[in-house]
Amino acid sequence: MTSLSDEIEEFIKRMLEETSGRLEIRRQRLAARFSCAPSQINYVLETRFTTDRGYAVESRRGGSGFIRIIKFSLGGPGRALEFLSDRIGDSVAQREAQALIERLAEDGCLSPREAALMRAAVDREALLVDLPYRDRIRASLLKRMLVAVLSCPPARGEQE
Amino acid sequence: MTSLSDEIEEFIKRMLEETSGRLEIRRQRLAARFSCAPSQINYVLETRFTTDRGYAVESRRGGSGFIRIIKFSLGGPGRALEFLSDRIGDSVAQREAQALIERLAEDGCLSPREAALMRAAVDREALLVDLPYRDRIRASLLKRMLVAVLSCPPARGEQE
DNA sequence: TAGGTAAAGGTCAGGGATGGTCAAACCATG
DNA sequence: CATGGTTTGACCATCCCTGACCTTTACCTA
Repeated sequence: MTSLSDEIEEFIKRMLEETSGRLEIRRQRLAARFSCAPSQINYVLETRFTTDRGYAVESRRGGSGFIRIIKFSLGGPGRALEFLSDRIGDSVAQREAQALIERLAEDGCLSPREAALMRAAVDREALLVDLPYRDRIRASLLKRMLVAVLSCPPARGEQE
Repeated sequence: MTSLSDEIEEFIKRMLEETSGRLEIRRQRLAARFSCAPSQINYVLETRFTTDRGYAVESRRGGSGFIRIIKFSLGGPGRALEFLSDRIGDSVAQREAQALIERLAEDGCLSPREAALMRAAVDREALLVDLPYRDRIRASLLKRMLVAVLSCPPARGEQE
């Protein structure tokens, strides 16, 4: 069930944790380690280490080239709210919504239960209506839920 | 008479018991095992593994795709969930929803943040559509959020 | 300094492998 | 024989992975 891309993603994330969010790799070396085409690495980076998910990827070609991966933190609930309200427009696809929720959870702005709750709410099955209205309702819900939860003090012993 | 769908249902449920409520399958493999069309599997999932019955189904397409089936324990805090999913019909007014959330919060089944989150979600302003659809969406949201949150273990130092 | 070369990484289209959807056919039951 | 749950097949959407070809950079050599 777990694809090569998933494995590479996990590998990179583990490395990132050990290096406190900043990492430089050689594309070819990594590809060799997983016995795959070098472009596979790009695929993984493009699909899993996107800006939405809080990563920045830079690179340099040529001799002594590299790929640098940086994980950004949202910097606490206050900033998160500010950041997110800019990003969410009048319409949001399920994928985007889930990426945002995932990121907030990883950053400790949401408890696992809060994240589960929000994931359930933005699921297309829950919204019952067709596009394009569904995406509008999702955007509305997401914004309101975020404001509600992020401006409410976390329970003791939770997020920080 | 037991239909093929019934057999597949039984099979999946047995598997779920052996794997403590979480299971990943290949649609094609399962279809092959029962010598039926792959879409038969979807039919079984749609008709028998619904949210109302306490199941969640996720999936991924493409290479190394899968279908994941999760069984929620309906015997959460005070067996509230079992009671509630019966009690919430296809349509719920904002007033009822809020009363329900309030009640759960007072009973300690929901943290203040979780309650705030849910209140925001069932607010008529958030749902954007007119009656009677609004009340339907609210019912759907409410049930799904409750299943999600109540079958997720509470954080330490929270609810009890 | 100019030019060449080797050594990175980037792009993109395409093929294969899954699962999803939907309408029509099928069939058991009252 | 009407109804509603089953079952199927045709067609669609998504995801993974690769290989051929392109661009950029460092460094060496004349």
